[in-house]
Amino acid sequence: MADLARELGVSLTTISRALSDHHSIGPAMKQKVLKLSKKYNYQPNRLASALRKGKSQLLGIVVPYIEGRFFPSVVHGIETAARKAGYNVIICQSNEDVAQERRNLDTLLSAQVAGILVSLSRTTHDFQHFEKVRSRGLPLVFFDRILEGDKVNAVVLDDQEGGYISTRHLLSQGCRRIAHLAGPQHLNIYKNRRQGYFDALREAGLPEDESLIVYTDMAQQSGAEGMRQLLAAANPPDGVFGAGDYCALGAMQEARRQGLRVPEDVAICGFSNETFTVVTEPTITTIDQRCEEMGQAAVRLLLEVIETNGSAYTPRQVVLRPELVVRGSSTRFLDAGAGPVAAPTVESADPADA
Amino acid sequence: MADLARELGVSLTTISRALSDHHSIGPAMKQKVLKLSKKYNYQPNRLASALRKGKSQLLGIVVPYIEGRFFPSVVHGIETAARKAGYNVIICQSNEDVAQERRNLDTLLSAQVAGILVSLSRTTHDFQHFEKVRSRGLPLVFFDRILEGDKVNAVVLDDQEGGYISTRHLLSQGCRRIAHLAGPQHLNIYKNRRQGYFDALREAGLPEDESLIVYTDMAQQSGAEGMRQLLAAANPPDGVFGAGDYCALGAMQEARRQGLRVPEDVAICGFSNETFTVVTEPTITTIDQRCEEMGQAAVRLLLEVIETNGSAYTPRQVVLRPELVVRGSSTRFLDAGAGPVAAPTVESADPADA
DNA sequence: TTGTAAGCGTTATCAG
DNA sequence: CTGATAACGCTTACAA
Repeated sequence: MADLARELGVSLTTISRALSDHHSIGPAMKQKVLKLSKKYNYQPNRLASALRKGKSQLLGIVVPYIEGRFFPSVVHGIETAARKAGYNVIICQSNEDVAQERRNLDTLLSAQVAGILVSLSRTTHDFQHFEKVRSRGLPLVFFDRILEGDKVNAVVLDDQEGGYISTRHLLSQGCRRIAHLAGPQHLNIYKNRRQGYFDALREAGLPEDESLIVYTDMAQQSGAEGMRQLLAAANPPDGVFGAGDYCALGAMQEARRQGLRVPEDVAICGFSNETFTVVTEPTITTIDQRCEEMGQAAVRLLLEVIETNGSAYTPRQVVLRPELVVRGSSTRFLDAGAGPVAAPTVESADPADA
Repeated sequence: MADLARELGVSLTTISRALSDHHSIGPAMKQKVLKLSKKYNYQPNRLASALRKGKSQLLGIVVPYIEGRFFPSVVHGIETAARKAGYNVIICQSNEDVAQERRNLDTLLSAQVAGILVSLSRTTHDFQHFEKVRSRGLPLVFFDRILEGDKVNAVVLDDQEGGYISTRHLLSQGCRRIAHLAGPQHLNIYKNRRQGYFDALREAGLPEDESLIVYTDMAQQSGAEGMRQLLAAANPPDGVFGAGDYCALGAMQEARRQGLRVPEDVAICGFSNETFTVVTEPTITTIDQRCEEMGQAAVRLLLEVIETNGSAYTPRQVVLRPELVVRGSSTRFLDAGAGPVAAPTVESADPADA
C-alpha cells in the first residue's frame, strides 16, 4: 500500500479507501488505485486488517471428526456458504474428546474468528467451556449434536419426522406389520426416530407392538441378527424401518439369505443416506439428513447473529425436515395418495478420480 | 497483556517473554506471569503475533471438494498432523475449477498462511497461478493430483504398484485369466494401475491379452457392462482387477446375477477402499490409498520446507505404497508364498451417530 | 474529497 | 535479566 501511495503521490488513507470502496473517494482516483494495485499484484494483509478492525473474516468449525458421510458433507456445506459470504473457515476436530474440544475453542478464540460453529463431541456433557466464548460475546451456533435444555442457537434435523415419513412410506407400500431396528435410546436421535415410527403407526390405527422392535447397536451385523430374530417369530414383519443404513443393510442381507424377496416379501427403509445405499442390490430406501443444508443453515444463522451484533439476540433453533429417498428396497409399486413422496430417484454413484 | 504488566509492575516486554518462554527470563517471574495469565484467562492474539512476526501458524489447504471417501480422509490426516505441530488449517475448495483455485490461493496469501497444501482441480493444466505463491517464497506441497514434469514437492500414491500387487494377489489365488476393468487412460492414475497389472502378468509369464481389458468410465454400471462382455466371450476370466471399487462392484454383481460364485468362479479386486467395500456380500478386496498417511506425509514435507526456510530446498516427491486389503471377493484360500499379503482383515463398519 | 496521526496486540532491537 | 520503543499493515476519527 505504501508503494502505491508513493507512486500515485497520495496518502495511505486514500489508498485504503479506494481499495475498500469507501464512499468518499473519487471514481477517477479509485480506478487509478485499483489499476496500479493490479499491476503490483497487491495482496491485502487480512491479519493486519482484522487486527485493526477487531474482527476477522474467519469462521471456526469444531466437529468430532472429518470422516464418514455426515460431517464432511456438512463441512462442505459450511465452507461453501461461508465463502459465498466472504468468510474462510478454520477446521478443528475434537476427536470425541471434551478436553480437545476445549482446546479447540481456545485455538479459535486466539485466531480471532468472527464466529464459531460446533457439533459437540460425544463426551461433552456440559457447556462450561463455552462460557469463555459466550463471555466474549462471540457468536456461537451448534449443529446436529447439541445439548438439550439450553437456550442456544442451533440447527438440527427432525429425526422424529424422519421416523414418521419412513414408516408412513412403508405403510403406503402395503406393509402392515412394520418392525423397527432401533438404536441406543439414550441418544436423542434414536429415541426420536422411534417416536416418529410410533406416530405413524398410531395414525394408521396400528398397535405399538414391542415384539416388533429390536434394539441394536446400529451395526450391520446387529441388523442382521435383529432380522433373524424377527423372522424366527410366529408372525414375521412385512416391513422394516431401520434407524440407520448399516443395520438396515444387515437386515436386508439376512432376509435375502433366508430366501425372502426384498421388497416383495419384506420392504426395508434405512436412515442417513449413506453412500453405499445406492450401490446395493436392491438399492436402499433411506432418509436424507440434508447435510449440505445443515451446513448452510448453520452459517446463515451464524451470520445473522454476527450481524445483529451487540443487540440482544434471542437464541433460535432451526429444524430441518429430513427427506425420504425412495429406492428399490421398499418400492413395491409407485406411491399414490400417501402425500408428497418422490418417485424412485435415478442416482448414479459417481466414482471420484482419486 | 497490558493488564498483567500493570498488575505485576513489570513491562510488557517481560510479560511477552514469560509467555513465549524466552530464555532471558527468571523462572520466578515466569511462574508469576503464567499464573496470573491463567487467572485472567489470557488468550494470546495470534493475529497480532503473526502480523509482527510475519508468519502465522496457519496452513492452507486447497482441494477440489470435501466429499466422498478420499479427500475428507486426507484432510483429516492433514488436520491431525498439523495440529500436532501447532498449526491450524484453513480449508478451501476449488470445485474442480481453475479460476476458483486461483482465488483460493489469493485468499490463502491474504490470510498470511505459513504454507499451502494443494490437490489440483481437474481443470488445472498449468502452474501459472502458483507463480505468485512461489515468488513469495511460500512453501508449497502438492498431494495426489499433481502436474507431471514440474519439479515440485509432492506426495502421491504409487498406482502402478497398486495394480501390481492387486494382480499378483489374484494370481496367488489361482487365477490364470485375469481381466482388467480399466479407467480413462488420459488420467495417469488409471494408466499406472493398468501398467501395474501388465507388470504382474509379465512376471508370471502370462501374455498381455487385450481382449481381457475393458475400458470403462469407472462407474458401477460400466463395470457391470464390462463384466457382461467378458463373460460372453469364449474364454471368460477367472479373475478381475477393477481400477476402482465402483466398477469392481458392478462386475461382481453382474457375475452373481449370471449365477457365478465370487470368488470361487471368478475372484475380484477393486481399488480405493471405498466405504461400501466392507458391507457388500462378499466384501470386496481392494487397494487402500493411505489417505491419512498421505495427509500426514504432506504436512511433514511442508513443515520440512517451512523449516529449511530460505535455503535452497530441492523439491522432493514422496511416493506412498498402496496397501492390499484382502477381503471376501478374492479369498479362495489363505495366501501362501506370494509375499507379504495380509490375511483377511476383520473390519467392522462403524455407523456414526449422526 | 483528501490527509494526519493514532492505534489494534504482539515481538525484535537495542540499551541498560 | 529487564525495559523503552519502534514496528508489523491496515483502518478510522478528526481535521483540512
